[in-house]
Amino acid sequence: MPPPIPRFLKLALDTPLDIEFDYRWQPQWADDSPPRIGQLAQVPFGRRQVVGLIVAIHESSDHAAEKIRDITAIRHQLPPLSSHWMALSRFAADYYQRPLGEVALPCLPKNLRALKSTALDTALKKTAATPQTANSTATLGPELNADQKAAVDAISAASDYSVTLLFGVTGSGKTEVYLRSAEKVLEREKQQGIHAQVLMLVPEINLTPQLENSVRARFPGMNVVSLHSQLSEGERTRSWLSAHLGHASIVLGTRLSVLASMPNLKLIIVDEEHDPSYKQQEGLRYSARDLAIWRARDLNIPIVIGSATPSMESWHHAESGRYRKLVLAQRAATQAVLPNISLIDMERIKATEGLSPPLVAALRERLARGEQSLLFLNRRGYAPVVHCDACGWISNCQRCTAFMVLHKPEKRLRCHHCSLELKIPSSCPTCGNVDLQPLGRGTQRIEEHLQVLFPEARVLRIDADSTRKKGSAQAAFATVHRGEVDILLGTQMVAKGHDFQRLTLVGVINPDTALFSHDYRAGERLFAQLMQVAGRAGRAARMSQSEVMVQTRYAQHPLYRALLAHDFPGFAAATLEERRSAGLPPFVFQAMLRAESTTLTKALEFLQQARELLPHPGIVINDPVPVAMTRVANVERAQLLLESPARGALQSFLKLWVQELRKQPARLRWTLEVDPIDI
DNA sequence: AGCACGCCGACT
DNA sequence: GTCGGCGTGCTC
Repeated sequence: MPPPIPRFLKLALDTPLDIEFDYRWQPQWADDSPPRIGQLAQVPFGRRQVVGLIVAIHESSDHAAEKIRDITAIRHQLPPLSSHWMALSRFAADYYQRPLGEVALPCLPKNLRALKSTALDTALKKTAATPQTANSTATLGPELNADQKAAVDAISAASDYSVTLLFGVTGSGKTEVYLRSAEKVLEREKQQGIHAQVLMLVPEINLTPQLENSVRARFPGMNVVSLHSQLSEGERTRSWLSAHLGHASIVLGTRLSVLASMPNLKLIIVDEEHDPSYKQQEGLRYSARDLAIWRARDLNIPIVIGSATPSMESWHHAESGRYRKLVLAQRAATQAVLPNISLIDMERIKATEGLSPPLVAALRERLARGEQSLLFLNRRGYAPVVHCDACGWISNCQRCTAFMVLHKPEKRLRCHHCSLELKIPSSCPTCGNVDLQPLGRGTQRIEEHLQVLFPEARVLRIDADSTRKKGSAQAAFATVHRGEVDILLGTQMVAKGHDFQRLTLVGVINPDTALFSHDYRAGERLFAQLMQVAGRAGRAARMSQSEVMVQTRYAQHPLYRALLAHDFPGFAAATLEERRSAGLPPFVFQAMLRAESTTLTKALEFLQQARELLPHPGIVINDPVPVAMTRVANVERAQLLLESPARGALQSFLKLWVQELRKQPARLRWTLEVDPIDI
């Protein structure tokens, strides 16, 4: 008998080191199964044991033999991750300039990475006990209109790669197109004897249970699982395994589910593709939409991205023919019509406590008719600043470049950027003046005024403050749905997802600040938000014509003109033209290096040195600048913007640059973001 | 990132 | 005399 040949395995481990580690494997017994790429293995690492991912298997190693340690165990009970999944995590790691191990391992449920595999084994047993359901047909959904039918046919016609941008106003029945397309694809694959899988991404956690229920109702008996950050570890493990083992037919989830392992994935759907929550804003700063498109291309399967207000990137690709654009022009409920949008010119009309007479009159009409109204103000608290008229003192946060916000019911000043909280001072801290003034208006102040204006009305405020307790947001929305609320008032929390059947008036209180933001995407976001909140009105067929009233001092602004006409294409064309002439995305590619330090000087100096580290032909590296909100929780922040017309050139430079930056002594915290969305 | 080792101040 | 501060250094 020849001695057994030891094998050398390369493992990706969850460390910030951009290295793959070599380990030795030899069978202990003759019947030991050999390791395979994509399996998880437990290994000694320094003083501890960790679980890593096998990324390569070799007969030899370049590393000194005496330094190489033996594998502790291989998780044979778990089928290996597919080469597609490995390629996906490799791509994400390369593109976003992070080590593979930091991408591939943290996205697996903790139970898979645990040293004890008992939880994994239990979950595997449970998952195996509820396998896929073989033949379940969908229940009949609502009848489709012509646009919807055409969209479903186009999406499900071919099984190879294509990107479809489904452009349809709120209420045009995009969800029904997704469900019908999923059904058709699953059915078609079943004819081939394949138990196919569909991945459906949605932006927000609080929408997932609602959507999950309606999907389950449409596909009874079918294995539908959801994946989002609110799941318990046990639930997450079971859902993930169900997807990984190919049992789940439909995986419904937030951005993190774009990294789910799905061996029989045949269709990807990204709902509200423009939504900023698809962009992870810490750790691996990925765009779930972009990774979803990469995945579809790698698997050669179709992907549908849908929105009433697509991102400029997607719209640009649709206009240039790279993506196919399908339009849903009608609202799905046949009698439901688009709400009538009007502007209230606040330059001419005087408001009392933030509410203009026409808006107040419209509220009064709704109250008289027993219909609901929604007021949208994206500013929580009572007043954003407190001010002393006598000496000019203003409620600055001591730790941030921000004001402390007055929260009247709680009798506190709060900084919305750090955890700092103070009692409301009874007099001015500098001059002793007892008459401190709240400046500006937040939701609490509007709520107070509404109660004075309409003492008989049932007013409900929904914002991050009123829904702090777990489940309270759900409960609040339920009271609205039961018709126990006359006027609903809230921040962006109320703009998404909910169909309020009795709602016929939407009032937008102060949207103008976004028009003058330093962030060039603020206009795009405002348009999307206004369309979304406008879409809350008139969802029900039986109601009268519903109205959206927008209070603005800039009634002639092109953004509002486009909004009045429900003209997203016009808005997008103008925005893209501006972007093109200003040299902004999607016409250039960007990356942002950010530095944090105790002093701004140190952060700026670090960035200046980083800028001069390497030659960078074809790439513009701008001057280091403080970020808009320079100080947060006593940390000073600065940033350095890189731009290039060529994505490939930027990518190659970033790779070398990050390698150099990692070699520098770690004097401060820095992060690199590729395709940043907050400038 | 962990988790060590390694030299200087306040405590049983 | 020890406990413990967080500064550098390593992890196949």
